[in-house]
Amino acid sequence: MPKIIKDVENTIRTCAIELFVELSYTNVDMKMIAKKSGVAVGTLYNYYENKKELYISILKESWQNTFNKLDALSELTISSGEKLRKYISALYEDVEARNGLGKILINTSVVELKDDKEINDLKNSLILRAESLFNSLNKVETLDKYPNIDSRLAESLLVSILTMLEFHPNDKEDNINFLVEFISLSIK
Amino acid sequence: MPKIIKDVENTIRTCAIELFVELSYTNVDMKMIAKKSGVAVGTLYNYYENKKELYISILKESWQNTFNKLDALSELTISSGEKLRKYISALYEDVEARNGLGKILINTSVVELKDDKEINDLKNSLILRAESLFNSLNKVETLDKYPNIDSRLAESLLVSILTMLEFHPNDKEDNINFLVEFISLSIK
Amino acid sequence: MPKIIKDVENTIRTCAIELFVELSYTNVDMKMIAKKSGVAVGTLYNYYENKKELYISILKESWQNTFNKLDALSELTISSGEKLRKYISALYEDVEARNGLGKILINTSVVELKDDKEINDLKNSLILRAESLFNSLNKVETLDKYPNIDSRLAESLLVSILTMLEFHPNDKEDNINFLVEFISLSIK
Amino acid sequence: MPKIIKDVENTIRTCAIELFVELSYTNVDMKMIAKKSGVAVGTLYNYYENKKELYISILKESWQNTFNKLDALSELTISSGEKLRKYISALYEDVEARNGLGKILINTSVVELKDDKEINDLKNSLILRAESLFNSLNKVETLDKYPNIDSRLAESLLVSILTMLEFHPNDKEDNINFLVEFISLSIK
DNA sequence: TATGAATGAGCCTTCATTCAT
DNA sequence: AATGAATGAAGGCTCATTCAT
Repeated sequence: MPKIIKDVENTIRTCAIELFVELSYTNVDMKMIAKKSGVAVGTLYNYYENKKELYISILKESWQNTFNKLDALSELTISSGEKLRKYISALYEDVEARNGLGKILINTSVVELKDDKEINDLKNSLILRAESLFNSLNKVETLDKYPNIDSRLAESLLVSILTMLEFHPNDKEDNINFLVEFISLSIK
Repeated sequence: MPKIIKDVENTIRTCAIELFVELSYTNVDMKMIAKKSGVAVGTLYNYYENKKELYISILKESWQNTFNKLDALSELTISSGEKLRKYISALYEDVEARNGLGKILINTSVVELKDDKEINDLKNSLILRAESLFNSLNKVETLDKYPNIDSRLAESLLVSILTMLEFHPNDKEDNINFLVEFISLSIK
Repeated sequence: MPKIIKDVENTIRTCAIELFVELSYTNVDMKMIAKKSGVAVGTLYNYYENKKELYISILKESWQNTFNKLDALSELTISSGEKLRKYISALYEDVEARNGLGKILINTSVVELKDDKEINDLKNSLILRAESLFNSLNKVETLDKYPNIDSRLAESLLVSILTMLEFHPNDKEDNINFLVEFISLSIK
Repeated sequence: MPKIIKDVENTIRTCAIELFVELSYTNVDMKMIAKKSGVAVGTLYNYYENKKELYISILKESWQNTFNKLDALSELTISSGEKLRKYISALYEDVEARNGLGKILINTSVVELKDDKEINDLKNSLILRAESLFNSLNKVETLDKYPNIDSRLAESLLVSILTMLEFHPNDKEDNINFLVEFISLSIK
């Protein structure tokens, strides 16, 4: 007795995100996703080849949203200080909303996912964006001499965002302000 | 059939570390550890109550080593700049040597470990140490007004170390130099 | 690879009963039940949470059948002598049919099951029924003065049934006759 | 560094009995016995071939004690009523003292032990003794016509003793009195 | 296309027994 | 004779995936 489900795929994605965010990849099983989505386990496999595919697909979409926002910000012609703040805020809020999904960036402890090309592409995409932000800014001299300085700053910024969220989850404003000021120190 | 094995516990620990570093907690199983150690599975359980105990025991010892080094550095009466550099270098090298084991700090997605008291104590110990370093330094004014500024700087430093290692694993010198200069920007 | 199997649950129950009867709880393992049932181990866990659940479920159903028969007998308006005989016969036959499953009554040396509420409820249910039979009969004076006389008689009857089955498994008629006469001695 | 232990074997036996009585065969492991006895596991195997041997050896000795008492009672020239009472009391008390060890009689759910010759010999020895008691007594006519009447009475008596102990562990006096009167009903 | 029962390899853990010391 | 670490088969249970309906 197949249920008539509107937008099955959408439902699945929404439910899966919630579960992955809350419990992380390893601790979510297909039965959970099926149950929460109101579909049968088999149905999940009509839409995705396997658990990994489902996860990556969600991950990609989720980050793509963020990428779009960041790209829009890049276009803006505003002061570098303001751009930095907007960038950090946007990132912070998106990572906050997707919680665990963001951690993939700095930690892929799941062997199955560790060497996955798509996930690494995602990582690189994100870093590249942050990098190009720094690229458009003038770094202070003490830093500017180091190779890959933009990457390094980009990477540090990203993990610091994650960390502020992890350790001070309820101090959004302070977190963002701190990050802005902290990172600004490296900008001329 | 019982073999007599020299230094079993040490062998087990060494092999287990290597595996946990390479594959993380979830992806290592007791059979693997036994095989790599050249002992029977049951033998592991002569030394550790269960997998979690073994893991935590290794983790603790590993970090304790680092803590001892950092504590020794704290005692030194040297300039703040130099202390910062020594601190960062020491941390960098230890984390590098233990690779993945350090990630526990910013990511414990393994449900079994997430709420473990001993692991959280470890986290806090590390952060506290980095924090007290910053506590003894004068922060620039733009940062000093934020609450928990020492924690925030400590946390950012720690994850940045991990990140440099992750993304530029072969540029140790540059990584350390960058980290020192970058963090120094926040110090008066 | 999934087979579609008719009446899986029934098959499982039937096979499990046979095994539990023959080998008792401890000596039956899930693999055995699966094999005998012609299903995979995982399938057992689709029907029962764990081994204990499966066992108790079977035990309950098995005894419930007996309880129903005994309750029907209770309603009958026949002479006490006849009622006693019918009661004993019914019990004897049911216990005979389920063999070892009956032993739970007087022996639960399996730590896992010893303090299980459901099993104790079952025990009490059975004893209560036998007790209420004796309650409706007049005991000889020499016995009537002892406290809990109905319980004691009920318990003795029940274990004697088990014992006749254990030691004289092929003498059903004699066993029942003996039990009836033996117990009748306590009735006025 | 072998410890000097006096009467090692005795210590082992005493400790093992206590454990078997409390926890039953399956739930006692060799390590427990060794620990409680203050010897190494290997030492147990110097005295007994394996767990089963140890168990049976203890069981035999324990019952032999009882057998001796019963045999002594048999020699007594006292009234049948008194003999019955003494017999029941002696059995009751010994079974009470050895608790679980007595259950072997009516239930051997451990596959390993079920078909063991020595255990069955023990069973038969006990029943034979009780049987010969009844043999020397005159049964009431209603029972006397059944085959194996002495065995049946003996078996019923034995399990009733166990059952009284199981269900009314704190009513020793009532239990014995009830058993005496109950069994006496079958005696002319 | 949706269903969900069936699958079974794989994981953690236990424990009777062995044997080098 | 005593030791106790080492052994490894075995058991309970999980979960990604399959496929008959």
